Amino acid sequence: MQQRAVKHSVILRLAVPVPLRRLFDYLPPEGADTATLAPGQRFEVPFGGRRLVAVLVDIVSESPLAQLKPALAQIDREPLFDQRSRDFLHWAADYYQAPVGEIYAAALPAALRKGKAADHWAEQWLQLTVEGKGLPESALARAPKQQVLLQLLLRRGRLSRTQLKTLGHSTTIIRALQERGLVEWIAGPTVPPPLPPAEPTPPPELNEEQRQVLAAVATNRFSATLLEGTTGSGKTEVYLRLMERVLNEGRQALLLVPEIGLTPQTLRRITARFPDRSIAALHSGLAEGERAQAWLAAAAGQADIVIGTRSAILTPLPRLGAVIVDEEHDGSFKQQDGVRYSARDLAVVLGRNAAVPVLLGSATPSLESLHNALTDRYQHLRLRSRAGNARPPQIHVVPILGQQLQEGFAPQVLRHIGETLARGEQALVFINRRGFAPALTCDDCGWLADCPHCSSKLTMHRRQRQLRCHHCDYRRPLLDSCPQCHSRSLSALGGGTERSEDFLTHTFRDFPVIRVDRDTTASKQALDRLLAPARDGKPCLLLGTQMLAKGHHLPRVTLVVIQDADGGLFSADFRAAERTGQLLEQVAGRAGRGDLAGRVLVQSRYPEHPLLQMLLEKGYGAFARQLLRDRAVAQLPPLRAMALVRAECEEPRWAEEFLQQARAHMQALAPPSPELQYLGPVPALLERKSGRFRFYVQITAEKRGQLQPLLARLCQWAEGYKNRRLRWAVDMDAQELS
DNA sequence: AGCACGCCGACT
DNA sequence: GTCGGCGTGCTC
Repeated sequence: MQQRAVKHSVILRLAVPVPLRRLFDYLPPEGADTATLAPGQRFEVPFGGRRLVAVLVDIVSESPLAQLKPALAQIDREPLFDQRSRDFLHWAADYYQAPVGEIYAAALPAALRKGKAADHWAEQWLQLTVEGKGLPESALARAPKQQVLLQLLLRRGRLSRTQLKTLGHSTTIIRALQERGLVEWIAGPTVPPPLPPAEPTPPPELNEEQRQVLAAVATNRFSATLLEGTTGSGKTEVYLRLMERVLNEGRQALLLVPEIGLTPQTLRRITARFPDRSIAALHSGLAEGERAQAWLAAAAGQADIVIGTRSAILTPLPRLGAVIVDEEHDGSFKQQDGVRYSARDLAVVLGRNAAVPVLLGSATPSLESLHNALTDRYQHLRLRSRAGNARPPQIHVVPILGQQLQEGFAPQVLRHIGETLARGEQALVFINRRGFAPALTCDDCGWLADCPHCSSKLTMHRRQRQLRCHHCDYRRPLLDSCPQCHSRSLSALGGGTERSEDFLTHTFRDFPVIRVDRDTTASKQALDRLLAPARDGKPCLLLGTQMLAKGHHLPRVTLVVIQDADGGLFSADFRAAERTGQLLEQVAGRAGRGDLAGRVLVQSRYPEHPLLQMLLEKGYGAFARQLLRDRAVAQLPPLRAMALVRAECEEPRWAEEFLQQARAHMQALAPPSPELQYLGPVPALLERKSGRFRFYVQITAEKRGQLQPLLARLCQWAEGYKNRRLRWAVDMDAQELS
């Protein structure tokens, strides 16, 4: 069909949230004042029979289309995304082969994505005038109510109208202070209400290593730094000092944390350190409105500190001064569906664009970051000494092959737990499997309970009397007889946290057993509450999954037991060993953080396995370097760039056929060579999930620049692919082969 | 993705 | 007679 380009004075080029890799042109809304138009504003647009919220990307005067529809409404007066943020998001869309509209949608909090007005959250703030700030806390002794408010403002900086209302300060009192010229109202987006009041904490003394690290990170230019610091070596203090410097320069600090890392404890520590700064926390636990408030405060440059999980990297930060990624190796920084970006990798890109330092911290760096550090792309700094008198824990392997185990525990391990508790200390047992048992079988006919939608076994949850699939939402009541042969003799195979909890509670009946996993810990607050007795220092036995591995300061834990270290040693996923090593090291780091010596017992069927030996004897650093050598030999990331083209479908042949064609298509553009290699289609590690069969083609390249044009062409082709029941996706720098 | 439009089977 | 199944075309 022939189309003539049309000329208009003003055409809006918009990023519409649809999975199409192009922009859409519209005329300005009826009666709009074109002088107020600016990229970064949201518009409501008619789009194929529905109304969508799109972001203005460009204003042009010509469109390739003959007929344009006018947008329905301009939502924002002021742009939500500044130029740098837009450039960054477009770069990300390009790199991850994602539709621009979907990147903008991922960057926006739900309320704004749906088109809610931004000024909906504008709020009035009460703050002290210069004169007010000069008063001592003892001033206004004759007006006690005014004095209380004055003291509060002296301590907290400013308070919103909502906060003042909650705290019960009447408008009369406020007006009285206002008439004295001590306080004033300012307008601004709302920062979430403060956490339970925190006592300001004075910064601790830095040690020599910490000083060196801080001296090596300049705040006036881009640098990427891997900060490798063992548990308890004071990484957080380095983060806080870097943030302090940035704040003193009048800029914003962005701190990215793993999904389960944003605990009230973490937030409290930061508010206690910066009591007069506005802090915006962005995480999934917030209500829609709260999240929009925090986001707007960040995007307007009003929040000084922004702490968030993965998606916080997409938030515009007009005064950005530094990006810190804590636990940079954590898998939750990579989005696993939709736009499959890595917040850690994007942090480095953002830092470069904004000319600010990026600090990646971990006790167990990812091989990606370690490789960048070893090849001088990143600065490599270390913190070796543990704070205080704490000494590194002693690690022992307990061979369990041929041992008489009790519910998965070797007798000597149980003895050690008993002795630890008897001494009045705490023990931590790590089991990387939740539920009662990972499988249920019939003793007579061998039937196994498996998921009707996935290629996996159902996990038995005895407390809830349920069988559950851990890959989809399938649940069914627990059976008491075999559906195949009706035998009543069913056995739970293997063990998870629930089973161990029963056993350990029974065995150590004089001590509390605290189980921490997704089933006992519905919220972050619940976790905090659950761990409260442990923080009190009373002898107890902690038991749980990886939720226990991260960040909680538990100084009375002197014994850590890792029930099964073998999981990742023989996996088909080439990253499994890396993840196991990180997990073991993190868990082991829980032992002996106070002045008590720690001991770690690692149960294994293969105590001689070279990787396990390397990890336990030489530590994570040597282990990771060995893995890097293995990856070089196997031509795998991070020594090569890798992308997956994924496809899933209820009909497995269709997914395979799509991928075969995809591979042929790419090979026609760029034939296989030592620089560019293809593999597949192969089934994903979890071949069927939620009723769909999953396959992928893997492409590895010597340089990532070789992948980009190839994948761009592939997406063009795939967008025209006719099979509607098939889902496909490009996963650049894929982290999971599952 | 999601919503129209279109063409074939069992229901008030 | 129509309500509704899902194949396919398109979205400025």
